[in-house]
Amino acid sequence: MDNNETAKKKVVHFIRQIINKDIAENKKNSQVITRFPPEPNGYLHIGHAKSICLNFGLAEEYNGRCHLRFDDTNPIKEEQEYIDAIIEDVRWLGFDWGEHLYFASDYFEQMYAWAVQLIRAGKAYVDGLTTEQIREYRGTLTEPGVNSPYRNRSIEENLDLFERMRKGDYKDGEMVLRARIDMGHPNMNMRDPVMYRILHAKHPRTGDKWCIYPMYDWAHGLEDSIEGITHSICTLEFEDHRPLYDWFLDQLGIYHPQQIEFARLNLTFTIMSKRYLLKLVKEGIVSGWDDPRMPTISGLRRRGYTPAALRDFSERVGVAKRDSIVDSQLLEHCLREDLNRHAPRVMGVLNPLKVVITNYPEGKVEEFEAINNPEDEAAGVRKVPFSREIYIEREDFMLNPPKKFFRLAPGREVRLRYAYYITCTDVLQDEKTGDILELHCTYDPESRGGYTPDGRKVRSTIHWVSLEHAIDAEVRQYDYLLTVPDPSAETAKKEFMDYINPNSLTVLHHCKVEPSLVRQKVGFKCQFERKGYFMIDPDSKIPEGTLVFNQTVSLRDTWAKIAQAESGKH
RNA sequence: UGGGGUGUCGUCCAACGGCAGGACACAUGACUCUGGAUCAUGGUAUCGGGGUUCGAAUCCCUGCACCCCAGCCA
Repeated sequence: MDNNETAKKKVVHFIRQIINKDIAENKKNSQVITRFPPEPNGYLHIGHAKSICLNFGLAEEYNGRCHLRFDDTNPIKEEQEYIDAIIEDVRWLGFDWGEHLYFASDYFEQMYAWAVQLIRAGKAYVDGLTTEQIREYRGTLTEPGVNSPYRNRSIEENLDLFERMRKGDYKDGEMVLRARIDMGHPNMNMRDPVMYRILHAKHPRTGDKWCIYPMYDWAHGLEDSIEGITHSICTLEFEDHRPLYDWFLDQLGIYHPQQIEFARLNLTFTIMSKRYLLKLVKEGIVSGWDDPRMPTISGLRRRGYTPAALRDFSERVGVAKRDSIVDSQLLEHCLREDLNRHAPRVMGVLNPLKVVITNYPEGKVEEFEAINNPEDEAAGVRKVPFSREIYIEREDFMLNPPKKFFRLAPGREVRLRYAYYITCTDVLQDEKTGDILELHCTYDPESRGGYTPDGRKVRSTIHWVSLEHAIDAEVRQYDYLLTVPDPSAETAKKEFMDYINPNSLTVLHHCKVEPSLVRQKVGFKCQFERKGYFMIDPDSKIPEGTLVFNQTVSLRDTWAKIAQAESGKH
């Protein structure tokens, strides 16, 4: 963490308040031990990043520790690929769990013993009802449930049945172990919840050792207890599971961590549900979990996001209990702030328009010194070659410029960044279409380096790349995944798939970038001056093939706003 | 019409009986060899109705709205 980040005032949100109070009262040994407990059934997204930053951040802040624990209790959905990806993502975000890497599956034996303890205490029983029957017996939100006919089996019978469940005497779904609580409880979770189900499935870590697997409600508190977690932070939907979390721990009489719930992160113009993200991947709407449009950590990483930006964002969105949807522009702001300080500047032309500087000597090449990062003097300078033919951005020229357009136009003079002033003298157009093919300009030799002796001003400075020195590149530009900020707020009864933005990806070929970029590797982040921040994508074929850039985020564009406002007027 | 939660600028988060504040967004201006960055300025909010109090976003009563829960998912 750099100084800038730690210097920011941190809000004492309700979880910090709980911790402060605990410490003041010397509860929990005044310790802070948290955990991030992902289920390895998919890739992590930015919502998880918030949780990671919260849990690891709190531990860091209070000189405690945070465990990375895989909640691998459902072998049907979980895979080693996900375990590996999650480890990579958490590490990339900049967190370290030391030796505290755990797996729920490592506790299966202990959990089994505790289940036996509950059976012995008459607090759990083996039920032979079918899934459908269990659902029917559970009652509804407004009606109490009905006791299972198997609820009053003897302890001995339950012990025997449970052991046989483990041994594999039954098929999937034939038996379950249930807690014996209260079928009439107003909280559905307390109506004799299932503790173990039979799953003859190969587990990524335990293989075929087990055929019974613990349910979340049974397992999670035990995992927390075993690890001595002090503050078990989870999302709001687990709020009404807390009585059950507490019940199991109390019945067992073991160490009792405190579960605390906060609101999950939502972002405008995107989706956070693992189910939907999986759908996008499966249906090929995106190229994979790490598609730069995805809100997954791997997607953001490939897009060019930095861990520092994500950590800053996580702090800034705050921690509270009310449902909310954070403006994606806050995320972008955090990103730009970080990249502005750290990304070296280069010149790259996305939509090239050829310019011939008619009074510049043919064959002559000059090199101009360019500043690598005006925000960071230590970044130094580099040389950029200049010659008679260059490319400029098509957008930087208009045949009939509106009032507030300051860039190049017929007869108008602008500055070429770090080079010369040029004036447009001729426009070559396609006779049929009117398309602008090429510009002829003259330069003022007196303006070398970007200033003139007479001190005259130009309204605009534009970027450029020397034609003969330019490197060809592909640029991928991204837009939001969705066409609406919040699908759940839409009144039309549509599916989220109806709000998928068909234009979320634009691929630009034959972009022209300055030659210094040829030395860079995959993952290199830079700013194309006046355009935005870009990162070299792994799809690049370096050094011999195509260089592929992802547009991480555009620069703030005042002109675009003006132009939009103007066009809106007419 | 059971249970659990939540209502503060457009958005997110503060204020914990004492001047409703910050960030993002938006708008205007200054500056600028990036229409970037930076700086300055501005507008906009306590779900409704009662009550307690010198004083209420905060406490009480009442109503309303929204979210979550009926997986052998987590």
